[in-house]
Amino acid sequence: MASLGELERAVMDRLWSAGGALSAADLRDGLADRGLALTTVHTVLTRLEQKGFVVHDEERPRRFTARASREEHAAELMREVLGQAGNRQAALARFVGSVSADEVGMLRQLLAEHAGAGVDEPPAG
Amino acid sequence: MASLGELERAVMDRLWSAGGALSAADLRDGLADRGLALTTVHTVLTRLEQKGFVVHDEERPRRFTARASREEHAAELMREVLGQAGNRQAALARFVGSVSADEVGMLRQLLAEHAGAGVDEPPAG
DNA sequence: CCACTCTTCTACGACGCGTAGAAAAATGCT
DNA sequence: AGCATTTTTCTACGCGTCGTAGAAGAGTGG
Repeated sequence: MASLGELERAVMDRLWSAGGALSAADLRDGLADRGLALTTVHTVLTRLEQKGFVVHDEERPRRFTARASREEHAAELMREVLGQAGNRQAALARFVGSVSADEVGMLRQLLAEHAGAGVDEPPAG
Repeated sequence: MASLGELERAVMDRLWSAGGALSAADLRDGLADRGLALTTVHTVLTRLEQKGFVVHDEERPRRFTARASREEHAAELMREVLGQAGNRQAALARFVGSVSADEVGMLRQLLAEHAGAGVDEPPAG
């Protein structure tokens, strides 16, 4: 997955926070502290769209939306990183062993709720 | 955390697979298909060291080692990504909901084993 | 048709990365 | 010690990406 530059990230943050479609002008105003030209925002949006992080509304063509929520995006990245780890079990072990107790609790709860396929099966070789 | 370029990644892969310290010449030979000059490998190693992914042996100064194992590295990245997600619980939920059944099984087992342990990390290899 | 807005095209400077030559420093052989 | 070989450092170039934006084309309201 392509990664994000500084401004690209800032734009994505705005789009994620907005929770809906935004126009380039909206973005420029939201990022007013940067004093960006409208075309700059457009360029960034176009690049973001090429990279697949943003889609523009079919109905209202001047509106852009994040393709995935901030959390979906994070989950995708986490999966991608895990996929690159040679030994996924070892990587997950390191991960579980290093996140906060808080997050371990969240994981426990999520796994309990997740009960579906192979609930209490030990992982097959 | 800085990200890795194509060759940087290949070098890290070699270092991870080697499981021990390698010299620049070793790396060049291992990557012989690329036909790299020794200095190229050195430059990459130096940049990798600046980024903190590689350390060179104090005793034998021509030997380089990956600072963290492939799996530790993956776990670090996963933590970093999780940290950037606004709502960690939602991000973890997406993650758990999207990994394979295999991996869910691994997580269950790891969390079970993790039960007694506090927030201590396992000793790094 | 005009003024204004939105979009597309093009470009430039900075920086990262792949790449490596030149030179300096270390090592080793005789 | 002196010379050859290896190792390390310094410097640099070309290309792609990213932040940045002007110019121009296209659409819209009056």
